Amino acid sequence: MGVVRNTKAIEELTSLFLDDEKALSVVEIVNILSSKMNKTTVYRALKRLEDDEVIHSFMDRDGLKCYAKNRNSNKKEVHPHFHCKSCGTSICVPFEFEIPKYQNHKIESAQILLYGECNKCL
Amino acid sequence: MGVVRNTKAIEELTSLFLDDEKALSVVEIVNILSSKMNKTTVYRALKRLEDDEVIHSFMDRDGLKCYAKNRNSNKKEVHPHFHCKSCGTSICVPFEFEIPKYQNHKIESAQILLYGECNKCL
DNA sequence: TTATTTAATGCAACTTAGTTGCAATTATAA
DNA sequence: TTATAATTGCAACTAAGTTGCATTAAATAA
Repeated sequence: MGVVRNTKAIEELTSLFLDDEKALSVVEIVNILSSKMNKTTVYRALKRLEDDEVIHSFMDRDGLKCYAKNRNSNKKEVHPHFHCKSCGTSICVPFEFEIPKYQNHKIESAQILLYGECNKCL
Repeated sequence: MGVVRNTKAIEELTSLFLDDEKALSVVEIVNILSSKMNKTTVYRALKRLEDDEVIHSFMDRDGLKCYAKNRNSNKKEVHPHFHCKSCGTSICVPFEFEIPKYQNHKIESAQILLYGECNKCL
């Protein structure tokens, strides 16, 4: 069960995810909202928004959880994320990959993380 | 600079990576070797082995660092890792994927993480 | 509108992966 | 064997993320 009540925390958080491409790390989000709410609230509200598939998450190369807005996407497909080693920012890459199959494994989701240097840093 | 001296820690660690497929999380490795060496030594020796490309690492879905043996692979290609949500173990999947290109981004490495249930757990 | 219910929040304390500084140890080359 | 610098152990630390609980505030019923 995700969002049940329309609270100030949910409003503030959804307003951070207007851009289709830009991902935000939890650390960034907690900092941006530090004067407005507690970090525990941030973590819990992000979880609710993810449960409702308003946003999705992935781990960047440093093991830091990042969130970005969901597009209306096929569940059998995934888009990669790009993590810039120079500026540290991550983005959703607008490619669609089909989730591969593997022997008798049940694959429920897949993440593709690209790592390098973004156009701005180059 | 990676491994310079052939120490007991390096020996113990390399002996854990005999299998081509099985990945071990840092937590598992630290536990396995807890009676033989300090966790700081484990972290530092793993880093050296990775620098020397004896092993490679990836983040599992929980943001836990995992290591596995390197095969002789083309640097332009990557293999996915599969993380089982039931037993928590991760493996290297013997598929080769070509690292995609993206606009004017410099992509240096890529990670593909598959998540689901492994053959043993199903 | 007011009362009731329970989801959501704040806070403090906690857990755990991973790091750092430094003194002690040990592999290697001379 | 000795000198050196890489490696290790230890303790203390950092930081992401979690938990329990009392309090607050949405949503619904009265």
